[in-house]
Amino acid sequence: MSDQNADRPVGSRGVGPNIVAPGIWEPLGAPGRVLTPQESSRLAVISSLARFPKGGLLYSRGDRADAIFNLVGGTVKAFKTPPGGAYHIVGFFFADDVVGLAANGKYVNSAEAITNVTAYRMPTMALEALLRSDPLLEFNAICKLSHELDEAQRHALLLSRGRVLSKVGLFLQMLENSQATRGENTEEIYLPMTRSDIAAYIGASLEAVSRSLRALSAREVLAFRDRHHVKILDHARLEAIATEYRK
Amino acid sequence: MSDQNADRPVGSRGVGPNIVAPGIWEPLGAPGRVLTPQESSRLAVISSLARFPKGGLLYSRGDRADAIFNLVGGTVKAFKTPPGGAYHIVGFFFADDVVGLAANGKYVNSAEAITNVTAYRMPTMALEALLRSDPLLEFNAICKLSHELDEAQRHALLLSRGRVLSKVGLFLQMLENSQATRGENTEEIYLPMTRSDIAAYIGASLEAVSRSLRALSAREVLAFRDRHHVKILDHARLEAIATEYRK
DNA sequence: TTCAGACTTTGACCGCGATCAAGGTCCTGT
DNA sequence: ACAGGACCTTGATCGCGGTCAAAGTCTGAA
Repeated sequence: MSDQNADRPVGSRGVGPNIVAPGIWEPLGAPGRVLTPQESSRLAVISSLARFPKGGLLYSRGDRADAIFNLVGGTVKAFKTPPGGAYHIVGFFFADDVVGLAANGKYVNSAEAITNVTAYRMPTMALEALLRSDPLLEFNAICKLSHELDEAQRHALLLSRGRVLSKVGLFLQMLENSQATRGENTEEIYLPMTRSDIAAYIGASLEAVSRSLRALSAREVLAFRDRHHVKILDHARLEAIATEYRK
Repeated sequence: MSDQNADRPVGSRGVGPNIVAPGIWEPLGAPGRVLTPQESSRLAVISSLARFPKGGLLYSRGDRADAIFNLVGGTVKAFKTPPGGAYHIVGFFFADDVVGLAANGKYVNSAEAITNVTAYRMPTMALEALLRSDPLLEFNAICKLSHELDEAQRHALLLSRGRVLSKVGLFLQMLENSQATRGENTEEIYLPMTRSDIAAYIGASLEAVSRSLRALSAREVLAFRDRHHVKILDHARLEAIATEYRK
């Protein structure tokens, strides 16, 4: 599966002394920088389990940011609705991802459950206090944020792509990657979001997304089991499609 | 390029996601959260002044990230060159911005001086050590990073816009904003970057950028003094253009 | 000052994908 | 099981903007 995007350091498995991957408390991907059980439990102590039904809002943009959420199960989309009526999805989040980042004490975007969701909710006050008292924990948070930032830039790259077909290809690779780093089976890719959501994420119309998906299916690069489950038949071809950027 | 005034406004904003890390000198996201002179001096102690000529590279993607840079004067662009030959600019940075984001110990993008640049260079090793020993400093870094993330999402929003005209309008507003928060005069907007750079940032062709700029000029929304200096004549109209997103 | 190279502007062409529209499929609640 | 709504597919049309091309302008070095 190749790195979908050469901007990602090749051989990430590596030794870098830095940065972690998803989830503050259970950094998958980053051998070395792991929280001690003690630290994890300190986090657990200020957390409470919360459930959201499909379609439920975790928080809205502009609200006082009084908690952040560590997803346990389900899928969440974070979005913005700029003036003018546009609707833009800034990210999809899965188990072990953390959502609810804020600036100036307010959430900078809104988050909605795409499927039923369970998550640990931790009050920012308690979290802040905890962070201040634990430099290592704080450092992990910084690593996590850097990673997010890198991710955001990758998203921007996706948006700047030319053809919709490329974007869709890249998107699928991202999902596959995401599943892989979460340790899930990548035989089949799970698409909990609607075509419309995908469109709002990659910057295209839902019709164009639909057409692209079907085109890939017709060319036998993909095979759909149903609307929300795809198998990648030809990784090489998908890679080629995703990286050709001509408009 | 200028003079740096000794006392700076709270809050410096770059256009685009500011890469990295510890934005230290002035934590923007948190009004009131300012470093003590003592802390500033501790940072100063590990810094050294560096100069880069126009066109010079501060660092390249993939290099071992052994320092981050706090800009004093001049303009820097951070970019990625994904496979396929595309070229995408991730952000523009000005005085007081910090560049040099890394993941896994390597820079995730490259940075080039658009004008002559002077910057404080801080070795990451020393910085890390400092952060670990100073929770407040670390906390400030987190605030800064959150803000950067927000900024990155705003960039993504810009890229997802429909019309090129809107993107250009939005870009100009961002620049104006950036100048304003930096405490500079906003009578006139300074565009140190080339049309081609703007295009690579907003996701369009340089010709389209050129045309949009001229169109705005023709409609008397803008007035160019020369290629790199514009005045916004009609803010309301620019706003309207920037927020209309139909494609 | 002059010249070369880099940057910008302008023009013409045309294809991709947004939009509008309509029909089909899935899924949820009753 | 059924109905209604949400979601998806497919078709047709059309304009924005990417691409190619060429001329104009600015800048820096000699």
